[in-house]
Amino acid sequence: MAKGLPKRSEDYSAWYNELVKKADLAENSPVRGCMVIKPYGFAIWEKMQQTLDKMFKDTGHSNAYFPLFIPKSYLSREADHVEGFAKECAVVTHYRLKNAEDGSGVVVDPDAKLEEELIVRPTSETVIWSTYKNWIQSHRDLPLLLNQWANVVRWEMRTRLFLRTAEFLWQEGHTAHATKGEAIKETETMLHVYAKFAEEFMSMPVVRGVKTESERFAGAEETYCIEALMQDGKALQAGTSHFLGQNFAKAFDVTFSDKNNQLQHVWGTSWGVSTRLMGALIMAHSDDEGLVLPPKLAPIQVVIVPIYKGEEQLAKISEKVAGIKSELEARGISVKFDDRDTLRPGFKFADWEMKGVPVRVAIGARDLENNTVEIARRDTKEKQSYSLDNVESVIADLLDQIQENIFHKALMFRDDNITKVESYEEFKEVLETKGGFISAHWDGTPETEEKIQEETKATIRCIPLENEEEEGTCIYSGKPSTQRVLFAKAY
RNA sequence: CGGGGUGUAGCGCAGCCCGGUUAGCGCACCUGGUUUGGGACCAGGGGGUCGCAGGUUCGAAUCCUGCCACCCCGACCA
Repeated sequence: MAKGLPKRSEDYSAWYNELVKKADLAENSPVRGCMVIKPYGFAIWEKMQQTLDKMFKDTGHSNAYFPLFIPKSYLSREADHVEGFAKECAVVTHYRLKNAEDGSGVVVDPDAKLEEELIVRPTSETVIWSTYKNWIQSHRDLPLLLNQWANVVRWEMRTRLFLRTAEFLWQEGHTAHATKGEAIKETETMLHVYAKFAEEFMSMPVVRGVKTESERFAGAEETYCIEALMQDGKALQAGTSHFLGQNFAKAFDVTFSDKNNQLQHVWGTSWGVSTRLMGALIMAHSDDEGLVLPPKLAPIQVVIVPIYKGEEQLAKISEKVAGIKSELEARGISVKFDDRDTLRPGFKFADWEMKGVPVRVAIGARDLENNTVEIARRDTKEKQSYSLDNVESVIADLLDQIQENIFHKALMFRDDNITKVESYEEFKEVLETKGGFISAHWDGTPETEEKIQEETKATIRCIPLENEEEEGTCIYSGKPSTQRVLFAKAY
């Protein structure tokens, strides 16, 4: 089972990989680039799903499901879109296998070749817009606000558990609107839903911003994003919300009659977050002892470890624990009583720490005598004895404190790692020594952005929404600039 | 697709340079016992076509040739 982790500060990448495995979240599958999400990891994802799903419904959306396969021709309808995705698509060419004549196993039946190849969806804009064409005729059909929970496949060359896998789970919202303004408003609304989720539930501060032209989603007019900072100083794009303009409506001929009986193309948006959020969650809070989960997303919020000698003591402790457990559960707190009798307490402590359970309660014979329990919090690793009398409210408060504390800690770290620079020299220096976000003036051209990326590997993560106008000169070209943008090395 | 590396038990590795009995270690696993307030200990046990194919040799995990797979670093990306 779980045993030591590499030091986070020494080899971040090794630390991350080991943590994912030892916290029992996921592992590599036999298929290259794909991932097996294990029950504990999936339980965290399910908490994320439930929370997000409710937020989507609260903002007027419904769920639906569209097919996994996309006819190849659909993908070529929107020029920018195909440009952006074609290179990394998995393609289905046949529909049948047969036994090899030499008995060596099964082979693809050459007679079963598809007339038109099918693409395994890398994203669903094309199937969905071709369906929307049939669903939308009138302004009365709008807005159409749908979301789907699905898997998608992008044949990435290099993969990392949760952060980049060939197949990943996500949610993709696709909406159609009568006006440009309404579509932009939707794009912004969903960006703020994501930001709220990241900050309130994941305890992970994010910068809300828009992408530059070169980082924009293929086929979008504007890409809004939330960007988070990981503990190694690299940025992670945690969610995107795209204003699609009328691009897909035009490509798929989706029109409606407006109130004046004028035929118009509809305005679209799409937005998504993926299992990559799991990677973000891990890298935002975890330490050398393992995962640190925000209480609101922890599948197990409280674990109770009995410390006993013999059956009799265990029976007494179990009785006491049953009371505590049911009272906590009545408050909506999820509790695990770890009474596995083949493992020692020390092992269990380490194991649950690795898994990031926010609060641990230890109760032994000594506690029964004194009417106490020992409570340990995962975020600070502080341990303290409490009277059993009001233990439920102590724990409930503690969970709130932990949620708040890890957000605060991550926020301090993030803010300490946004550095303003005035020159390219300073830019490179900060990038090398400190990392994090670098706030700098940029002349607004893709050429400069590309040069900087080539020379330093840093990209423009976003132009923050709350940016102040500020006269300055581009750190690279020296041309005039009106605002700062955020650069960083990114995942 | 370029550059580097690794394939030996479920996992992590040693052995290979310099060929030689039944291929070894740690973890995990099984059995029994003692333990249990921070990752237990003792004893016993099971598990391997040494990545694949060919070659050299009396003899190959070890030497040679070819192939395959995977990992890391780049280009691509949520």
